[in-house]
Amino acid sequence: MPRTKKPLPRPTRAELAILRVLWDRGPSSVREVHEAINVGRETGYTTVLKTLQIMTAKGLVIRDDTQRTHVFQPAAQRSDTQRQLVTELLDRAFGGSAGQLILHALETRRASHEEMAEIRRMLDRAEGKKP
Amino acid sequence: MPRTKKPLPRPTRAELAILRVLWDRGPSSVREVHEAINVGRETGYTTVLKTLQIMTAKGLVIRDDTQRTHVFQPAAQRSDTQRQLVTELLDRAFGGSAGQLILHALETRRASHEEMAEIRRMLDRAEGKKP
DNA sequence: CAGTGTCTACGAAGCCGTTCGTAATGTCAA
DNA sequence: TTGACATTACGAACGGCTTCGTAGACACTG
Repeated sequence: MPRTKKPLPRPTRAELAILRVLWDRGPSSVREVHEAINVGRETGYTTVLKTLQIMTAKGLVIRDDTQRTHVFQPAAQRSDTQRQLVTELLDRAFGGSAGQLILHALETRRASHEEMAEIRRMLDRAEGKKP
Repeated sequence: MPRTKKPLPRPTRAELAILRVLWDRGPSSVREVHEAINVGRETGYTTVLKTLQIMTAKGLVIRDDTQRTHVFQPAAQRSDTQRQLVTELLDRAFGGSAGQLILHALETRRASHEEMAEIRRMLDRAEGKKP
């Protein structure tokens, strides 16, 4: 047994912002993350560094420190983290019912045509199969 | 001008739990909220009281203190708060695109038939109108 | 009135997240 | 080697959230 399943903690706001950079850019140094984040934000370099150190301790990111400049990458896939966050919001604010959440999301923002088609397919699968 | 628009702050975890009780039960005393929350939880009476006092200061709830036992009610509708939370999650984790969030929600939880029908209607409205 | 119970008010502690200043370490060029 | 620069490590401060203990105000009963 090389590894017991340990669920990753829910990333905080600042941590999620960093994860999004890593998901978009791929493995990155502190400097690269810092520059990517400071488009519109205003955060110090050591703040990003410190947060990445904390995230490493939490297991949210994986650090390659074989070179002097460490390189970080996400420990979880974007979609898994998204699922985690959706599940949490569902429980905390929607009593676990997905329908209301989806309606609000559709109301608020537009989805792409491909996404809408995909949503219809999922609705068909969930509803149409056994009427 | 009796009142300038001041957007309510996003409720925290404990605050949201209390709001859900108030939305479900209607105007309630501290004791009623406390009893409703302590199904499965274990929170002290004064903890609930203190949180409600803070929520009053924030404007999240409205307090009727004409009687000795104060009565609290939500300042915002459930649906407005839900929309606020969905919007926030959309921006923080989904780059503002509703489609991915909806797909995750559909994957994770089942929606009711009425809700699914409503979702289809919204998809029709959003997609069919301008092909 | 005295006692008992309920309620609100207040302060403080503990934890977590965020931020940053400073120190220590490593790198490279002149 | 020395100096300049980049990078990591560490500690501390600050604020927000959550929790609760204690005190004070009020009400009712006998």
